[in-house]
Amino acid sequence: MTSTASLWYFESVNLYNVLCPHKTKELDKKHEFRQFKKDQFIYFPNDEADHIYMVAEGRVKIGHYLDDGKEVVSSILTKGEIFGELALAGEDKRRDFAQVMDNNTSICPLNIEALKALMKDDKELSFRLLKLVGLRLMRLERKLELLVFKDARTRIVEFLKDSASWKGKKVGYETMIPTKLTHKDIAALTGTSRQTVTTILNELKEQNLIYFDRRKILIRDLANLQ
Amino acid sequence: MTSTASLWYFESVNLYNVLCPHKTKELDKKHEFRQFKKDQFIYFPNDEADHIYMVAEGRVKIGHYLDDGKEVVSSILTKGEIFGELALAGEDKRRDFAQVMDNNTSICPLNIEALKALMKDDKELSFRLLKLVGLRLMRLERKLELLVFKDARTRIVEFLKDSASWKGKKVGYETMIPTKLTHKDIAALTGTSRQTVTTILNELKEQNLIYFDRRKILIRDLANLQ
DNA sequence: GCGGCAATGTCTTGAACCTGACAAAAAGGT
DNA sequence: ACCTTTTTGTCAGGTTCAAGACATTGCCGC
Repeated sequence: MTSTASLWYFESVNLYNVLCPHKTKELDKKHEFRQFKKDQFIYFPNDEADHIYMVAEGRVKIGHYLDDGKEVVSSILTKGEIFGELALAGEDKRRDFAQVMDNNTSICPLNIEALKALMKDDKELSFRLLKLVGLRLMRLERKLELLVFKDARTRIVEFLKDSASWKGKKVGYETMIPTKLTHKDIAALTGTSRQTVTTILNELKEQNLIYFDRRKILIRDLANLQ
Repeated sequence: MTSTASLWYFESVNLYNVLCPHKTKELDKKHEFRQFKKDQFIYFPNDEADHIYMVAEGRVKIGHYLDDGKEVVSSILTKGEIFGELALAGEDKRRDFAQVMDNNTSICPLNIEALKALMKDDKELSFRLLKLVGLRLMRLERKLELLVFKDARTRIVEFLKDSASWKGKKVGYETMIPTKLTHKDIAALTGTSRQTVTTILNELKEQNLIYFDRRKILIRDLANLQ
């Protein structure tokens, strides 16, 4: 039972790590942060895909709607994470939406053309961007496997483990995950129903494997959670 | 009920379209085709990821094994299609396997380092490779959505439609898909069980929407299949 | 043409989990 | 502090499909 510890619910590539340090200064001039309020959309499906974005503050939900109106959430991004990077890879119109989840969310947009211009000067940048998209692809493959071939409990447990190693703070054996995600959010991320998330989380609490309230999830022993 | 006609079960990017036409000649010197027999592996998980490959003849199955030994098939590739391109995007060890499905399968390997060297000279090549990986990402997103949010019948029908538009030959209203895929193969590709595939295909045959035998699948009216 | 093996067809059973319904609790605004 | 809305908890009912078992059919090598 070897499980590779890779993350997929949360994204982890910082835009500044992708862009050359010495180029960053140059780009900083263009860094105009846009402010959003809760529930505002950054882009809709079919919008022109001409920017990639980094979250400077707050949370952003990426997803799209099925034919029947049901919302599918691909990921929920927080500070330092980037999105919309498919615009780099030839996507002309958005296929998904990006919606702000908190008030006072601050987003840094970066023009694709500007980035492409940088790529011409900077060969290394091309590799980094290729890696960025490749990393996203690998994560998606893991997500696919979990969502399709594992049962609801495993999906939720894996979600907790991913959250823990990515957002958690370790205190002794315990890992504290501060989160404002509702059970509905977790359901959307794990491809389960709201009720199932509630039930399974309470089962885990019952077994004393985790504790949670509306602000945090506490994992008793990350290594033994499964 | 608008369904975007994008393909995901089968891959569609020809390596020669990615590589500059004038570079192709240069690369041709290095084009040494490797021959494989049925069931041989091209690479295993944890192998060094130092090549990308193109199928020149025959079929190749890409997949991996779950902890419980179950085989997951990501895709089945035929002539002209490429695989292993995650090596370009920073994958150092293979996470999946590539297995040959037919005798007399011919594969053209291309060294990653050679390709990276080409990228330095050729800025456009970087964009093309970025697009290549981006396209794969978009397809995978569609696949994820279908597998997670649609029922077995829809998944199988979508599979048929994809196969038809990608591999099918149109004859009047009818579309003929020559295929050697077994119901087990289709089950693995659609994330269903072998029995379910058999049953649903027979239901579709019953409703006169398709006909099939062990060599082909015939779709009566592609536009009306759903 | 024959034997063996893989693929297909068809049932039955049961588990997983979605859905809808409703109550209780918490959060948030004014 | 009060009212409204959101979130959480719990249950019953029903659907979907995977899995196992077994018969039948078709393919392939000899």
